[in-house]
Amino acid sequence: MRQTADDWDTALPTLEDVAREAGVSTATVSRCLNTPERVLEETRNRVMSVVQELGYAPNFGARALAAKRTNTIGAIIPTMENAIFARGLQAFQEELGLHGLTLLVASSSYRPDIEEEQIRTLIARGADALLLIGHDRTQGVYDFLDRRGVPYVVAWVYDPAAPRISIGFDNRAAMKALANEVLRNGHRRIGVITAHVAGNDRARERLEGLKSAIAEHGLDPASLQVHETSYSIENGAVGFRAQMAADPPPTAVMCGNDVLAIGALRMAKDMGLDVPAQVSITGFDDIELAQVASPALTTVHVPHRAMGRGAARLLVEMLEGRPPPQSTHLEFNICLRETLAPRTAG
Amino acid sequence: MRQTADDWDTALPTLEDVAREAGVSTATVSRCLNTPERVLEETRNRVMSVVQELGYAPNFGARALAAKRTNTIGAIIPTMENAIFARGLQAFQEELGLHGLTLLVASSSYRPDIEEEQIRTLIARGADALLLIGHDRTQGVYDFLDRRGVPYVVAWVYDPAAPRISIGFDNRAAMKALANEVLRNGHRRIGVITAHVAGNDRARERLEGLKSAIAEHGLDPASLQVHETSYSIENGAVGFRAQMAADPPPTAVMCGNDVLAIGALRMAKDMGLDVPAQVSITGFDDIELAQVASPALTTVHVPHRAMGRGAARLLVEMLEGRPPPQSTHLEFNICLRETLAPRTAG
DNA sequence: TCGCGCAATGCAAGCGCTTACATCGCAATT
DNA sequence: AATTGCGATGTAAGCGCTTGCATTGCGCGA
Repeated sequence: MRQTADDWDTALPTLEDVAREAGVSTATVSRCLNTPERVLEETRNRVMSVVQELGYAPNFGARALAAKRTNTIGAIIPTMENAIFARGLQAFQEELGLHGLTLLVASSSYRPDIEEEQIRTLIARGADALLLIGHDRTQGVYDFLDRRGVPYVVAWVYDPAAPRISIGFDNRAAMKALANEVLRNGHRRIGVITAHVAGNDRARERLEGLKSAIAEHGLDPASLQVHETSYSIENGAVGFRAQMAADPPPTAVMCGNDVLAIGALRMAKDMGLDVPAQVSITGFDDIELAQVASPALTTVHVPHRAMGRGAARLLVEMLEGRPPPQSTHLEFNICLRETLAPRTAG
Repeated sequence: MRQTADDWDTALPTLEDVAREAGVSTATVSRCLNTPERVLEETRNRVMSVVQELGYAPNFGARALAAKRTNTIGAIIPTMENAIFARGLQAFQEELGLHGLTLLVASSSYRPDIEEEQIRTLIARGADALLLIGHDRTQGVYDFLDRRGVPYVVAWVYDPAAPRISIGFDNRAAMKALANEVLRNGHRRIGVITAHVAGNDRARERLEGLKSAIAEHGLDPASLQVHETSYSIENGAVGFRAQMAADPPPTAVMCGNDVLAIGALRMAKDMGLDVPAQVSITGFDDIELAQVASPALTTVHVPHRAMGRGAARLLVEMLEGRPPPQSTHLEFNICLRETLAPRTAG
């Protein structure tokens, strides 16, 4: 039995060991650790020094079981490889850290089935709350979360009509604003390279915004050449080539994000096309690549860090049991750089 | 009392609820979930259908407490914002997922004190094992980990002499190889922009490799202009300007990573300097930016994904209690692109 | 036919902590 | 001086699950 052991015993010290050594009850030790202000300073000092001496650290499982919380927050993002999510996640984690919370991460590769599985996994791993990207998912997932009373916020989108707390910007308005710039530059044949819109409301909203801008300029949205693919530089390049194969080719190609746009840019260069003199290209997100690319990419700047930080704050509020916070609306920003120019001949 | 409840009761179902409903003991339900092959198929089917029906999901804390493991792996990386770590982490997480493990993440912002705190935090959050970047940390940290019997692997470095299991490449040899290319191009006045080397063995090794190449070419390593800063595009730009302010200025500037190099490249452009005609620039890592930059960056390619995946595999082996695996050595690759050219006048 | 071994299942003891409630002692109040 | 109130601390009941060991029942060999 452990009780008889002298310091020989290799097992990790428990609360009880500390209590015995300090001559107090386990309750007092627990209080020293969790609500120090409720313990006499003298007692606390004695206990803490024993904690030090023994190298005691609380057992996670036991704590989670007894306290019914893990102080762990889950996040399911499409991928960490896109700088926008990495950056948002970094800010999210930093803010969580400020509140004593730790981040549990999973990525879905933009696949709804994997995402659902990951959501269940993170909950099974004890996440107290969740960060989700976008609204698109089955009702079953939301029911599951609600049933279990798990708080969550939806980020990267803002839709006041949605019955969920969210933080983000208006993807539709952003793309519409960018499209208006393109149209103002005289472009009428516009190609689009977008992510698959199924299960991706951000992509869908952007496309909608584009169509609506076009419609308002008296053009037929159906005339839009839409190339649907998945996010990668390579796919951006392939998509661009496909777009330019049309006859006549578009005079501007708008991409669903910067990664695709960078691929398009590279392909344009490979094809010997002058950007923006012969063809304009736009992106979305404003990742570092966008500024560094040459010519620098015209795109829309999205407040990734602010979204991550804000999402963390919302979650913290919800966990503290305060009245449910409001969804937060953030601003985007059109970045006119060098890849958009007035239509010339074509 | 829960017992009397009909489905009205809002509390989550427990193992006991399932057991009662299925007419078996809790032990059997537990076995159905954890070691299904030890339960008669008929029984198992009955139990599983009750599990479905009730929407039962095991309580994480209880499970962790009883089983003494959480199936959660912690990773502490300098930052998620650098694509190299994001990519490695993504691969790491994917591989973990294959083995039913979940990822717990923290970032240290390259600060040893924060890193140590994060290590303790992740352990307190129940991480079964840890992924660490680089060897540099206090003995106290390693003692702590060993005391608690937590397996860990050190990644991003490979040093067969180190008394720890690691997976990575030889930073020193890589930088040395790149420096040899620079020297072969006739450069003799070389500037260096590096990350702070304190607490960062990767940076230190790279610098050492560079010095050793220089020494082998009969030059004095002390003559090297070293600019130490922290990783960011902006700092790369500032560092480059500082380097070029020397009289005479270097004919080649070697950067500790691609992020710094991109900054240097931008500054060169701003200063009206032609790269590589007037000054050569090199990076390290081979992130996407490197290929997309213009001119494309000469750098060394590091197998980030392979490191992440490999690290996960090592950890899995260790967790399964097999004999401690060997450290793994991966290859780097010099990528000669467009920013390195023979020294001209200067 | 009887006993044995083994597979399937049940029993129940924790795992280490938190926390509601009980207890104690002391200072302030009457 | 007796009573009350309150802050500090102790007592002990779980939290929901895993798992070593006990029990049961069945097929098989002798």
